[in-house]
Amino acid sequence: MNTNKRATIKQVAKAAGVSTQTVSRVINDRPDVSPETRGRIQQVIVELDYQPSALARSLIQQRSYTLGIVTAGLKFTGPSRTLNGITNKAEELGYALLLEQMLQFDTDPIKPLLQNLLARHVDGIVWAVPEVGDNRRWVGEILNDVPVPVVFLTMQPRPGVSTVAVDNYAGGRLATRHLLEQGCRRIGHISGPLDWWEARQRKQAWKDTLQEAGLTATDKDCAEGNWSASSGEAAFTQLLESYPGMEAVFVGNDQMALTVLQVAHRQGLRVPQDLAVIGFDNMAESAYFWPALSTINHNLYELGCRAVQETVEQIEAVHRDEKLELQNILLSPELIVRESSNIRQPVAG
Amino acid sequence: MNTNKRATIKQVAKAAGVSTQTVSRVINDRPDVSPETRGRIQQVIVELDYQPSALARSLIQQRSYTLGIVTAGLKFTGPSRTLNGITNKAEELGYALLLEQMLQFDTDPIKPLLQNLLARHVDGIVWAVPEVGDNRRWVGEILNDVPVPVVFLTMQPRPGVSTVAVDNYAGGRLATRHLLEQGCRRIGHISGPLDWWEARQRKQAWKDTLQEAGLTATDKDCAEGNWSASSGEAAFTQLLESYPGMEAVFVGNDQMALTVLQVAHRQGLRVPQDLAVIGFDNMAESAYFWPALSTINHNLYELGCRAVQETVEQIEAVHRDEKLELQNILLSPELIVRESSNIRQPVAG
DNA sequence: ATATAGGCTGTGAACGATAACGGGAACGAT
DNA sequence: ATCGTTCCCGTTATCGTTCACAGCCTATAT
Repeated sequence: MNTNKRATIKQVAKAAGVSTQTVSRVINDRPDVSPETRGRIQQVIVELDYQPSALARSLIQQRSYTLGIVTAGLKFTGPSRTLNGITNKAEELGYALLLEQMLQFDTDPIKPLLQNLLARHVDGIVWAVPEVGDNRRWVGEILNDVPVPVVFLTMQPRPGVSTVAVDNYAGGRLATRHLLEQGCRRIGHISGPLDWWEARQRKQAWKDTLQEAGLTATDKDCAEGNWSASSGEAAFTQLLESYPGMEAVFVGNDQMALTVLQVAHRQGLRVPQDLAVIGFDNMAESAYFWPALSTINHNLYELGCRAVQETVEQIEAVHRDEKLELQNILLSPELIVRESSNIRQPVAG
Repeated sequence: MNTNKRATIKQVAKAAGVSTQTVSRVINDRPDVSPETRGRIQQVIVELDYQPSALARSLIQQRSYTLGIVTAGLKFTGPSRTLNGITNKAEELGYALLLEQMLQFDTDPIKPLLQNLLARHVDGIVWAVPEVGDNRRWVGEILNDVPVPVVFLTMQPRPGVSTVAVDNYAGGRLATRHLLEQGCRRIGHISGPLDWWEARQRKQAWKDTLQEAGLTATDKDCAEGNWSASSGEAAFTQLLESYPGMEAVFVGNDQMALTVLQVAHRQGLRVPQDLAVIGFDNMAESAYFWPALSTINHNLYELGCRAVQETVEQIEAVHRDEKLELQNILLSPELIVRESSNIRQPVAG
């Protein structure tokens, strides 16, 4: 570590024998500087290893080229896949990221988080926290006071708010219809925690799809987990009792599905012959479960990219004094068939 | 969104009929303000919803209360567990985080990353990128020019540099000794990519432990994967051929171990009776593999916490003009025995 | 010779805050 | 009456940069 401070524009100006304004013109690639002067200044810049201060720039230009990211549940695989997309897209567009994490999904106070970001003059905010309970209550109240664009991830589309989300309902339909096409009729469901919007969407899709097929789907054919592998055990055990003769189960995520596979194996149920299983999320390992897990793939990386892109577009619209067009973007998930649900035909490849 | 800009200290001063200095004294809880004046100003602050600009403060105080975090491989489970610890500890200590991601572990240029962070006046940097290939070459060259403390994660301890890492060598010994204690003698290893420092440490521990027990461990008893579940298949298949009679295998991480379990199952090998398996990392799902996977647990969350703590301590030492004490911190991993390696006695609980 | 334009450079203010200092009023002590 | 304190508040400079404007010099047009 070198405790010498970094060079400033003044030092460069002095060393080159010009005013700071001229140096500023050079580092911003503006005209009105003679070639000789420009060359001399560039040389001094290299010698002093000068780098303009983004802080001072932000202050005078009223623009920081920084986005605030609010995330939650980084220990889960989903949020970090999203964050991965966010960081890459932000770097591509030349924005830096200020990262904050909510410890609780639904009870953490919102104001201090927002004020922290605004105090640092972020140009826009990506709210990458899933909708849980009434943790969107503040949107109506506080959002009007926020002076920069905010884009919400994984939230039920609302008018007047910009959202980007995976179409969980469509994913739930894909999964359920696939099980129907495999010839299953008695199809159970293990949901995520039902105060999560995503969990409700997946469950509703399961219910609707079965009813459209003339089948019933009652709450006794469904159990609730909390997304974790460990919670899958209790949920599945309960479901085995409350839904005798169950031929297939659509599990709310791959972690819980992993546990279902393990418990089924212990109980002597063959997958997929005795019980077809499909998960949701397509986590990296699910192709190597035993048997390989069918699942619904959604592109969380792209989710992050789209969110950043949308935020930056809004920022630039504001700077051009245009009116904002708030969109509700829905990304389509896709079905991935592997062994755990493949009763009829062999998997290609 | 409200396009009105945020209130400034000047507006507060004007509305309260005082100078900006007096307002500054109030928001910084300093004495030398009469109770009446203080009250009046506080009221105005609430009315205007005033919040001091952290940007302007950083500029004048030459201190931003912001850390730069450089991460890599967010799509893997390890880095995000670490990041989780980093965000929580930073929030606790009152620091904001500027996040950057390296796309490649070993080839991305370092300078622009650093300059980006320094241009934004971070007070310190946490380099949360694993040591791969010669991606630490720059430490000797560039580090001397960096004007703020840098703490490196997951790096081979070096004098003159601050590091925090998990003791992978100790973990590898724990795993190998455990297999020996289970009565296994012919113990193979599937390593991570050997340009990773962590992979080399784990492999070396396996080798040393076997040799101390009077056994041999040659390169033919070992195969190399790339950490991913899919890479485990080729590595394990190769190892089955090159190491006939193998009784146990220590796999470099849980993802690859998952694949080993699957392939063993397909080949009719019973785990642990025919082949004992132990992984490394203790990912959240490994307790629900079939059979439940023995593994080495390390606390990446704490790794992140310690790194932030160390960085902040160094920052404060610099501000007190003290000399820096650079430490090399090693965290001890622990053995977790589950079914996949448990030949002799039943698991407790 | 004068006006006009264009190329190049510098000056002062501003962004939003704090540091350092100065100074008036009120008070008791000498 | 003078001095020194203490309390309270304001003025000026500063952090590192850019913006708006002014000014000088040279070259070309009238």
